[in-house]
Amino acid sequence: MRDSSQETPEYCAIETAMEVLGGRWKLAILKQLLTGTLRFSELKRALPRITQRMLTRQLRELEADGLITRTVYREVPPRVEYALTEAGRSLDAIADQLDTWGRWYRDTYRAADRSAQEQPTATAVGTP
Amino acid sequence: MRDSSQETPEYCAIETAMEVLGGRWKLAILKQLLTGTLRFSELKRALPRITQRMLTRQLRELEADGLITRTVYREVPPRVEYALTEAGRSLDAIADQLDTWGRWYRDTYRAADRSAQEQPTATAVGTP
DNA sequence: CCGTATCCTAAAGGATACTG
DNA sequence: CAGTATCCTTTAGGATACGG
Repeated sequence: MRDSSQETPEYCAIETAMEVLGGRWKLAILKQLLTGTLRFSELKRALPRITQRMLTRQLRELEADGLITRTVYREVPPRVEYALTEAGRSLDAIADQLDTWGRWYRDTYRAADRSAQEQPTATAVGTP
Repeated sequence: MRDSSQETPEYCAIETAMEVLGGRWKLAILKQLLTGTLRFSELKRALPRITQRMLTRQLRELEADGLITRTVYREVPPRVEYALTEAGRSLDAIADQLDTWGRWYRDTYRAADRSAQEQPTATAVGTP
């Protein structure tokens, strides 16, 4: 028999993580909520480029995945507040590091475009 | 994805990061390469569910984004080796934490399905 | 061995208008 | 305020076949 060190069930859990966190906005939304509870309009303002429809959808998915809670206050005008669950908060460090890395990457490879990369010119910026 | 047209200044750099790292396979590939240089067929074997076409494409994008290098040895049969650049290696910690988180998430919310979540039932598992 | 070339489906994402 | 409802375009992702 073979040594079981190569048994696939031990899949790269990153795939799982990306299934939940993938998409353009999920982590950006979570990052906003790390600062505390926010209502829909506040999130919308914090992420100006997201459309209302996408914000709604991503919030619902995050809720379904157990990363955020949604609380509706039946007032006039209506108020809906979003907050992180424990699972959502557990992404704190990761979101922070991704943010840092993204900033570093953007500064280093300023042409985030898929066509302007002949020479690194200088990796002398130092990696995070 | 991959817009970068509207460079709003103090933006959530996570969006940038996700433009580069998003997609189902990018981080999984990077994680494999963290163990060292690998050739195409080795990567394919390490990620059985990826198709040849997708592997090729993702590798090319990672290369274009400056995260990996591609070295062709013109032999018979051909040999192509992939390795991380400094920028790619700088994702070490993040990839590791995402993997850990993904495993934890999968164990906790075993129904990774988007329909079996009424109540957290118990957040008593403890977060990473 | 390491890819391209086609062709295709499904999902992500978006613009705009309307509503309780 | 916080959404739905439509309709539409763009990517992601994949099956399969062929090529240097």
